[in-house]
Amino acid sequence: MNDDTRKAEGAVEPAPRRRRRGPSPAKTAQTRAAIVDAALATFLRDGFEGTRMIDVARSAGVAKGTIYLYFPTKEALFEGVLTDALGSPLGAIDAMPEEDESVRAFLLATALPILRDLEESGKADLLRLILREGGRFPEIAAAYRRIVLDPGWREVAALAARARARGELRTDALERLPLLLVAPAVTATVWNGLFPEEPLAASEAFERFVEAVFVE
Amino acid sequence: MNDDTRKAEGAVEPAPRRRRRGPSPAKTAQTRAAIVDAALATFLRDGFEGTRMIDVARSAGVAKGTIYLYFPTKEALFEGVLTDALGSPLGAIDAMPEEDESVRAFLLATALPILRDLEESGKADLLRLILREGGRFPEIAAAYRRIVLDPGWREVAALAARARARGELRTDALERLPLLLVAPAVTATVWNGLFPEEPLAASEAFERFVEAVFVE
Amino acid sequence: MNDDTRKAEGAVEPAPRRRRRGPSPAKTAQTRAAIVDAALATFLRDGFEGTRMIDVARSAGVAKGTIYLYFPTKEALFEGVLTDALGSPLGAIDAMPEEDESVRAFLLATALPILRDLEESGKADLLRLILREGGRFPEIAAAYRRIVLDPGWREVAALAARARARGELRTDALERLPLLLVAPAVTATVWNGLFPEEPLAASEAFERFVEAVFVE
Amino acid sequence: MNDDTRKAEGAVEPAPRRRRRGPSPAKTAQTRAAIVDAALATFLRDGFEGTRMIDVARSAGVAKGTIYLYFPTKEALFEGVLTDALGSPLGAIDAMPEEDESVRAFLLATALPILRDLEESGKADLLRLILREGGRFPEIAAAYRRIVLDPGWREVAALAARARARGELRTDALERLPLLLVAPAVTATVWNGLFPEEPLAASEAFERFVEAVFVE
DNA sequence: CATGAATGAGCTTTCATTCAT
DNA sequence: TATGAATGAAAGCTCATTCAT
Repeated sequence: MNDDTRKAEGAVEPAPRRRRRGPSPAKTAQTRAAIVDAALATFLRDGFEGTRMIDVARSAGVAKGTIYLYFPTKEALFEGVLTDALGSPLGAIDAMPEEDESVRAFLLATALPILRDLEESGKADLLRLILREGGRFPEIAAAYRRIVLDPGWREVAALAARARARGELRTDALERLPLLLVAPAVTATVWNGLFPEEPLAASEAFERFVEAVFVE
Repeated sequence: MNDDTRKAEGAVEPAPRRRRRGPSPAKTAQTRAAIVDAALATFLRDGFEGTRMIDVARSAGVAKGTIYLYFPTKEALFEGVLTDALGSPLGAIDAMPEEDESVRAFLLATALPILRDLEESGKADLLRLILREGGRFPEIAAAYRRIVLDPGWREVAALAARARARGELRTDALERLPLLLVAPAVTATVWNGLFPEEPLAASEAFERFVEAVFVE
Repeated sequence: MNDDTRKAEGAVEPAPRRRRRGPSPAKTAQTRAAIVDAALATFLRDGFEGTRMIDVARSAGVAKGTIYLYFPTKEALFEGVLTDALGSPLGAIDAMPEEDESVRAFLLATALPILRDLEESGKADLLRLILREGGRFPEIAAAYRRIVLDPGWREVAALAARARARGELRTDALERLPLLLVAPAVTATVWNGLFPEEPLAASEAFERFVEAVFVE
Repeated sequence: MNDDTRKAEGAVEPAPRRRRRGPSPAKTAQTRAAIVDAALATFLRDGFEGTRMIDVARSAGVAKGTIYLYFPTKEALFEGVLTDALGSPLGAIDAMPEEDESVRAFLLATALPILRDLEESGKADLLRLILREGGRFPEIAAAYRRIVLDPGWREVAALAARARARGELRTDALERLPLLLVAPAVTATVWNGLFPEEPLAASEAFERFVEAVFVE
């Protein structure tokens, strides 16, 4: 609805294209970054409804009105910040197993470190926020799907096909429903949102699942 | 879906213990039930923040103030109503397989019908609501766990042990992490909250999972 | 946009149709009246933009939110209050001259008292407010026209025809453009809005105009 | 419509009194003129409250802050611009009728073209704006009176005296209340502000009025 | 018990004005 | 002189909660 990237490209002052009066682009990018950071943290902590613009402003060290110079509404702030935060396909499983490596071993070697870091890295919070508010923000749900889920599905499907060809899998379940592979980690993450006192390691859930499904 | 007769003990006026002035206990129970039903439906549809007391009141056919005679705050209404609505362990898997029945066959026979009915019955909405708001309402999360999850876990663990003994399972994953069994259905339900345009059948996710994990 | 007359009909408690709980209709009508009165006075004094809801509330002795129980927006309040305030055709010139009375004498006898009272009665303020804001509130302009202007036009046209028949007027100007008859008083009222220090009597402007146009 | 060269004295750089650094006086005058023009158009279109400084700035092609180098506040901008825009006495009736010309003929010949052009020329908008906001800006009302009204009054009074001497007028109404002569056109202009769908020609109102009052 | 008018803190958003550059 | 990012005091409106009837 607004171009939130007005002049943030390059954020680190690549070389001012034209001389201007007034505040430098670097200053602007800094402000924008402060707002985005503060907003992300606040939304992650308090959810959409629970977040008040004044909190974001204070946390970013700017005045209330300043936020509206970068995002026209609270909704736009939410969508802009979250869409930005999506980043890369769940941690970039863009590799493929070696020729003679079992898919099972590859999965454990590749995915476990990412999943172990899930809560620490804040990605778990992001996931939970999207699950909570995604229904009311189709744009965000769609972006999440486009950026994170769909690439992940393709990856999983390819691995699953390879695994079945190698005799590691007995059914085509994972090929037809790649979501199954992430279900354990997702569910563990959801669990952690409900019962933070007794956290469940997403990595462990994933590991047990792989062990149960993939023949060694 | 919920028993609204908590304190009416029989709901149809079994025998007024003492004569009183004013509305009969039955009338009271009726009013309470109307509020609880209306509140549940509204919370399920609009979420906690999205629900306004006046909507509940109108939908229940009572005045705003009346709600406060039964629940002191909106939070209390939410907790009371949701806790009531929890009902039974995910659909009552209180049976056990026949002596010679495979656990796999039993699971499919028992759970699939329930899962097929998940969206229709409204249980999917309930699950999503609890996942969304559970973090801010520990009471509800705890009740859900006590009433639905923990019994389910025990059930699953027992079945898993039996399955492993029968050679249907190769690992003890499900015994140690019973959550794995419901992860596919939970994740599918979460998915349906995000992408209602392209719904995923929880039953199918469960079925594929069982086929992939349980040796026939 | 809302029915602002929800239960104000009868404002003086004609006989409560049905017994109700809660506040009496009389109380309600009283509150509504207080709001309407306060709003009218404030709008008259400060104009639409210059009026703050909190001022109306304080002046009416109610809380801010109370106004919104009766009018959904500031616009609706303005329109509702002003439309209500319009009342009758500029003071009800619903009589006609005696058979042998000159139109000129009739006009002076009938209209002058009303015009002399124009500033005192507050009608001048109302006129000025409508002239100021009418452009942005077509509803109000239209209502003013329907209730005040058009009836007045018809009256004037009839009188002008009679006057011309009697030889009091030399042209059909007033019949074709009845607005001409009120132009002096309107312009004087506008003047008074601009230069309150040197007020001009609308009645005098009218009188001079009649003397100049009507042959004795 | 306004002379934007108030302090540029010649606008095209007549001879810089002293050498200065930075922009030339001509540049300054140009900037000022752009602001004044943009502000006038915007005020005319949106009224005082409806006009935002950013709109004026954008329309003038300058930055918001630049306006404040020329006018300390929005009020000052309004007053400055409007006072500038007043220009000349209602269109310059600075002539007098020929010796043997009737005042009536002179008025129609002189004023009608101006009045026919009233809406097109934007003078009608200016009049309406001053009528609307004049109450809150005494300076503007006073300036309008000084520049436009009072000269007009004197003119009208002189013409009216001449007309009465020639037997064209039967009363001294116009001499004592020159405002009467403009009342039809003013009222028609006000009408056009309220009911733009059914415009009334100020020229026609004036013409009818003259015909009705001036003996041929 | 039930009502619903009344309350007012709290929220988002706007925009005239300032000032570092 | 000129810029435009930043400010923050309002302002309109909402809605959980209260309480006189």
